[in-house]
Order: sequence, then C-alpha cells, then structure tokens
Amino acid sequence: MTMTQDADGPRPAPTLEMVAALAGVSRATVSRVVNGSPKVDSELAQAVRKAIQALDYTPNRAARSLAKRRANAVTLIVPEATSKVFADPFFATIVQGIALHLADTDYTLNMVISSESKPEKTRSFLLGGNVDGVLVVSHHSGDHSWTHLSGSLPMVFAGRPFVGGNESYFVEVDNEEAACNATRRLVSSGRQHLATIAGPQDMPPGIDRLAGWRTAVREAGLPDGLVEFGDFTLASGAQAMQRLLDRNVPIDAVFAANDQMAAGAYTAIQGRGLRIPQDIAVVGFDDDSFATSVTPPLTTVHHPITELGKKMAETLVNLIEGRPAERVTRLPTTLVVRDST
Amino acid sequence: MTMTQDADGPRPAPTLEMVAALAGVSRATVSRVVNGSPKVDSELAQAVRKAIQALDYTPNRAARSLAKRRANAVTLIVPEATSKVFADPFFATIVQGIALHLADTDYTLNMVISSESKPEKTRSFLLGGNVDGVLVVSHHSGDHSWTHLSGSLPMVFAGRPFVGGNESYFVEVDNEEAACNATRRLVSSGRQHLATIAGPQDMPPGIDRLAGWRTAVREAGLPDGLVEFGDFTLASGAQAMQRLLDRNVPIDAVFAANDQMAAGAYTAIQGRGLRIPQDIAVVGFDDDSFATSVTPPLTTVHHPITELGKKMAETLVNLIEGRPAERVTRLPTTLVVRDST
DNA sequence: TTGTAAGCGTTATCAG
DNA sequence: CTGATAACGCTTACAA
Repeated sequence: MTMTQDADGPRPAPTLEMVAALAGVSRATVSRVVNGSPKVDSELAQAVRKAIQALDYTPNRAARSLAKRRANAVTLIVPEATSKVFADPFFATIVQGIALHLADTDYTLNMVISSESKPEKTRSFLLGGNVDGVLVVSHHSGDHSWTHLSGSLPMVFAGRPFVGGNESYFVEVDNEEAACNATRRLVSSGRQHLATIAGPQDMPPGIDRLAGWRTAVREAGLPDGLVEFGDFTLASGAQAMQRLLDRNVPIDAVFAANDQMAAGAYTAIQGRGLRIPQDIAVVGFDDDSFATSVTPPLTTVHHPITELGKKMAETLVNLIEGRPAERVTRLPTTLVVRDST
Repeated sequence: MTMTQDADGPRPAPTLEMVAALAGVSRATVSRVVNGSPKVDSELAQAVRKAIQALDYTPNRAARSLAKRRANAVTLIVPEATSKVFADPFFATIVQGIALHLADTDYTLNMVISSESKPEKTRSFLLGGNVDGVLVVSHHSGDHSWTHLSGSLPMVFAGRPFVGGNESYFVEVDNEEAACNATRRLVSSGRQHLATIAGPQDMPPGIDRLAGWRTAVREAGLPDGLVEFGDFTLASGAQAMQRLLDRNVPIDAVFAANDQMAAGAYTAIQGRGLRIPQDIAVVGFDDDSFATSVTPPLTTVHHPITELGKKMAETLVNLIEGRPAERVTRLPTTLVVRDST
C-alpha cells in the first residue's frame, strides 16, 4: 500500500532544498535568486524561478529571521487604556494606513495591546529580538511609557509625545496651524463672537488646537474667553456647548477640537432651536465620517489619518534599514468647507 | 585597547546558551525549565530561573518556531474593502478582544489587510508555515474569499460567513433572537405601528435582524411592511427614517439594525419636531458609544463585541492545539433599556 | 533526571 | 558565478 497525499493535515510547506533539487542547483543559488542577488546566471535564475512556481514555495520566515538575525517584523503597541476608548475611528484608520504601507514591504505587522499590569511581558517580547521596530499609537494622554525603549529599538510615535518630544521620531499634523486657519475662516466670514470646544489639555492635540484658536481670535482683536472643554466624545461636546450657551452671551461661531464634539454641539445648538450656520457657524477637526453624516454637512479640517499611518510605517522602515529618516514629519491639512459655516 | 560595551547599537539578546553557562547546566535543561517540563530537579530549576532573571533572557521566537515547526502566531485578516468602512467601532473593539485573549497565551497576533488585488501574497504568507491559524473579520458582505483555506489551516470567522456557514468555525450572537426580543419589548409596551430600519441584505446580521423584527411583529398580529434599508451608517439611518416618515402612515416605534442608524433616525425624528419616546420609541442594536451619547439615551441590544473577539481567539487556539472547540459559539445578548422606549 | 547531538530552513563565508 | 559548509538559537530524541 502506497502513501497517497490524503487530506489529512496540511502537508509541510516546500523548502528551499526541494526547490534546489528540482532546479538542479545548490541551495545557495536558490537563496540568491530568492533574495534578488544580481550575480547569478540568468538561465539558472529562470530554472529556479520555475521550480519555485512549480512548488509554490514560500520562504520560511522563522528560518530566515534566525539566519539573518532580523525579524522582518514591526510591532504596533496600543496601550490598554487607549484601546478602551475607541469611539472615534482614529485607531482603525491609522492601523489601516500602517498595514497598507507594510503590505508593500516584507515586514510583518504584529500588534500587542500592552496591559499596564505587566509591562515586562511586552518589554521582553520587544527586546527579545523578535521585532525590528516599534510603532506606538497612544491617542490617549501622555503615557508614553515606551519612550525609554527608543534607545534600544527604532520607534515611531503617532503624534507628538507628551514628553520626550525632542528625541522621539513621530508624525503628526500641525494642529495649531490647522486650528488657526480654521478659525480664521470663521473670522473672515464675518463672525464676531467666537467660542471653542477644546480637547483635554493633557494631550498634545487638545493643547495645540486650543492654542491655534486663541491665536486666530486674538489676531482678530476678539476676546478669547469663550472656552469650554470636552474629552473628544460626542456627549462631552454636547455638554460643553450647553455650558457655552448657558453663559448667555452672544455666540455666532464655534470651533470644536474634533468632529465628534462638533456633532455633539449640533445637538445642543439645534436642540435650542438655533440654526446652523445662520445663527451659529460650526467647524470641526478630523473630517471623519461624522462630518458628512451630520446635517448640515460639517466644515472641518481634513486630518490625513491614513497617510499618517503610512508615514509612520515608512519612517520606521527607513530607520530600521539605516536609511535617513525625518525625526518629525508634519503632514499638511486642508480645510474642507461644507455647509456649517 | 579593549572593547567596552558602548551605547552603540542594541547589544545582542542573551541566548539560551548563556543562561546554561551561568546556571552551570546544559542547554537542554534550560530549555526544559523554560518550557515547564515537569521532570527537572527543583534545585536546578531554581538556579536556571535565577540565571534567566539575571540575564533578562527571552527565548528567540524565530529559533523556537524553527525547531518546533510551529509559529506560535495567528494572523488576523481584514479584507481591504472592510478596512475602509470603519465608521463604527466594531473593528477596533473586536481586535481589542482578540489581542486581550492572546496576551494570556504565547501566541503573537499579526495583522494583514488583504488587498483583493494580489491575494497570492497573503495566501503564500499564510501557507508558508508562518502562522498557526487565521482569524477573519470581514464585517462587510459575504466576501469570505478565505474559506477555502480552512482545509489547510485552522480558521475562525467573526460572524456567520455568508457562504460556507456549515463547515466554518465562527462566533456570533443570535441576531435574529436578539432583534426579536427587542421588538417584542416595543410591542409589550403598547406600541402598535412598528417600523424597522434594516441593514444590508447581503450581510448575515442585516438579514437576521430583519427576520427577528418580522417574527415579533407578526406574532403580535401587526403588519410588517414598514421596512426601509440602510447600510449601517448614520447617514443611511437618517435617510431611511425620512423615507419611513414620508410614507405618512402612523409610526410609533422603530427598531434600527444598529446604533448608528438609530442615531441617524434620531435626527430625522427630532428634525420633524417629533419626540422620543413619546411620539416614537426607538431601539437600536450594538450598545456602542452612540447609545449613551445620544439624547435621550438609547435602548439597545448589548452586543458583546470584545467577548466575541476573545472567544474567536480562544476557539482558534483550541483548534490549533488540537483541543475540542465549538464550531459555532453563540454569545448571549441582553436588552439594555434606557430612555428611548 | 540530565546531557549529547542531531536537526529545523535560511543565509553567509569562503573556496573553487 | 556557484557550491560546500558552518552558523543562527532552540527543541528533542536518544543515551547515560
């Protein structure tokens, strides 16, 4: 009785050795063509490629990593705290950008959500030579508990770290400038009583967007006291807007530090029978799905989040491969004007 | 001149061999204690553990995988199409659940977003022995282009696959039953004119939730024609509600197939000066951040998404390790009653 | 119970 | 330009 390949369990993947045999060359040669070495006879190369096709051969990553002392993998760290607050699409979108870029390289993306309870596990995973670089997306506060690793491993952050901003690699948009421009538009369209719903002041985006609003308001010679704070959630935006309205002072425009809070502001404004934009103009920040879902469609700052993720990945790969890389890359934003202003 | 360890480049990670030397045992023994083999003298074990501590040793995954012919890694596949539609937190949340569970195992999670353009790359990665199992979360339609791999590799799906539901492993909630219960509550609270904003009919959740609504409506002897469809986005929910209202027939309750569409329905309803719940009761599905952000807080079906992710991971690991695993696990839902009904 | 030694699939060095 | 052959760091029979 002969062994036939039954459907019992996946048969082992073809190895480089098998390819070599089929092509009638040495393993070294196969390895060379697989890795695109220029110095290999083109006839042999053809033969090898044919064999690879025939066998549907894929190099074994583990063996490869072992031999090259390089994992060809990068890790995305998401602090557990951050991972719990995914009301906004920031995370998913940035991950998408990262994965999209990495798909064109031969780096693999692995994800860990780092529990603050036992960070050593994550730490030793990272330092155990299993990873060539690290991406940190902690939309949340300044908990960059990973900054210290940047001495041992290439790291790139999403957004300026709350601390250590002068040593770390990161990619962001110019939040202050973008907020300033958005606010200027409000001014130049004739609004006189500008308010803002600011984000948390322990997060760089919260800080910078408020600063941008202030700059624009002051340069217009207007008072800058109409500030209420939210935490980037829809509900907090609604509440902040209520507080603003409760002050009983004239308000004819409001800049919200993100679209979710802007959407919240909508409910508060419209709930009081006021009209957007006739009574109050609203501009947001992010240009996420809220911006178009809401009525009237929201004028907002386009935040290129996917690009941000791509750029993070690109920077990290450059770092890993010893190519020059920008320490801080700042992506451009644009104001997209819709019907709320 | 002697070499001192300067801060030039990360020093190589300690190896098992170094641990063995320090502890005065053979590598085999170290390997045994690392892998928790029972048959090792407890004194030696202590010594080894001490050495591991001292050196801050972490096993090299590549080497380990190579030796055991097992990657200790699972891959999460996100179809590119799916990844573009992240208005709702489903993706982030389920990933969180997966990562959370995996954190307690020694499986690594890697993510690929599979471009439909060149699926072979993904395919060969998966089949190249780099991964022990696959998780597929394609919230989107029935594009389970991966089902065919399930012969070669353990796979678990998020939600019942549109096709192949009888062979695949998957975890889901009983959408039909949940929708039915939610609708029954509307009936039992005295509502007579029930409408629904259904999801896309090429997605199992869309289909099942509509079916559940129908069942409840029919068993109450009420007409089941008040149906409009959306695509699970806020905007589509608003539009569907407009169409419903435009029919100019009495409506005193509506079941939306998810919370985002319910939120959209809110704007349409309140935009016409109708009150929730006095004029129209609303119930949603998912219990995501919208449910509490909205005014009045939304009565909705709690969808245990994090648990879903955890269960997916758990099932997959069981499958990989040859333990028994449920082919379909259905997680319980609960109706959380807030102020919209 | 512990150690020896033979792989695991690739890459890299070094002759030829 | 090609082919032996020695690593790479760990696991695992097989001996002792």
